[in-house]
Amino acid sequence: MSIHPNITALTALLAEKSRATILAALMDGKFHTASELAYMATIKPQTASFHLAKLVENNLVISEKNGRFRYFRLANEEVANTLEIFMSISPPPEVRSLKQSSQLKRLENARTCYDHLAGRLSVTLTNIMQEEGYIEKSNKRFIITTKGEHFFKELGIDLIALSRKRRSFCHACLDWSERTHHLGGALGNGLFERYIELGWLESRENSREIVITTEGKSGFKEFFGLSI
Amino acid sequence: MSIHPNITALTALLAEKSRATILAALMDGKFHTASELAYMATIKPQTASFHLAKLVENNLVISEKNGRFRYFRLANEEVANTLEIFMSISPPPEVRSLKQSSQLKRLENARTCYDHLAGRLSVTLTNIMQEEGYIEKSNKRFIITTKGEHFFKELGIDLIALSRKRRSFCHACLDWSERTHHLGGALGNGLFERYIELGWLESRENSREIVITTEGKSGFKEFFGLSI
DNA sequence: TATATCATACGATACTTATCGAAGTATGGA
DNA sequence: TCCATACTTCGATAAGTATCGTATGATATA
Repeated sequence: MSIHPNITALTALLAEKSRATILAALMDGKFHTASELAYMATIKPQTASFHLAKLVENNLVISEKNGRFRYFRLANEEVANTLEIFMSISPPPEVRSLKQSSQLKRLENARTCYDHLAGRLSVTLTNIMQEEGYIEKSNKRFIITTKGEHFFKELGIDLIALSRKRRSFCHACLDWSERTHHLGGALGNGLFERYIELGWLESRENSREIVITTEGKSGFKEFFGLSI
Repeated sequence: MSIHPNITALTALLAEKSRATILAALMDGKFHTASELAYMATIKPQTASFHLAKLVENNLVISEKNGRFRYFRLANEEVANTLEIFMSISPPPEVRSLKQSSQLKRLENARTCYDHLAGRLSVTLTNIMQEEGYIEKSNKRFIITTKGEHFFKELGIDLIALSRKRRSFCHACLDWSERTHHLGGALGNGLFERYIELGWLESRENSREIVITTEGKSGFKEFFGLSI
């Protein structure tokens, strides 16, 4: 019997349709209630509770009690990244309806990955920031240049406050639909929340889909030179 | 129900201990017989046959009949890379014995990944080749410089013959133990076979372990300036 | 205080599947 | 021709587990 990393522990958790659906729903990095996740996976609350207990036990998910509700969230950004990697090497989903097809296109266009932006928009913005010399890629991280510090200040981002957060500051996050990297970490999160604050982007309820507003179109044009 | 890539299809295949062991054994890229794989996974031949049929059906493994033997191999290099990625994000194996511990160290030191070299030695050699300017990393591939062409020629590698092969020439392959990239593809395979041919490395039967010979030590010293 | 809602615990059930014995097929050698 | 070997197919079995009905505990609202 040969030695190999314990690959079955993690894969067994993902090999079940209901659990995979729950985890996919949690990929937005937000808290969700058990019944909400049960509805999404089209199973009864008891079954969802059963699965969630397993996910918590294996440190993929954490829970927080609030009154009679219990909120579930992915344990950390690393879990989200791991799941994105799994998705990037899995075969693409079967598209059954026209509705699904357009939904998938919008997902590829712009979506959340844990707590920051992902998809084509995120990759494009990351590329522009590299080309403009605001950030530089180094191994699996991005480094902010002096030029970049000005840029983010102008955009209304408080880099010092972000750097105080207890997490990787701006690592390169693998994008499963675009098969390349986008900006993650605290800066990725800060940028995303700023876009929302500015009204450039709007997130939809119970979906990772992100919509670019009219203000967003002119905003991205002005700051990034991006025509959408 | 939300849309997400079909993650369960692949993970379900890896979630089973016997199949995971079989796949790990096939990671050397060589052909193995069904009974050999059954022995490695400590299951009866019928059970191995059952699992191998599933793996072939899902295009992870291909088989070739030769007389009364049937040989199994990983379908292609992409499968091997995918498995390495899964291993890199899985928790490390439980070490039960001293024997296992030293075996694991040797595996981390030097092993085969499909049909080329992996582990610390491979990563070190790849780094040296980059530092010496023989190859340059570009996205997920390496590019051979003019200086590099000379080097590989001197080493006895026929680059033209290798480039004719129907596979990626020299892509960056993720190394699960070193958490960085090493040289894969046709060139990675060509280098590995040349090391064997020169007697620098020896591969062990039924294991991915690779042993560096005395000739190898002086060879790597002479050509790469590497002291082992 | 009574009631509705949310979540979990327990037990029963049905389904999946890994495993192996027995039998069958194909091949090579004596 | 007979037998040994390598592998597969089939059927039975046992183990694991996803699911849900019912019941219970906790909490908010009326």
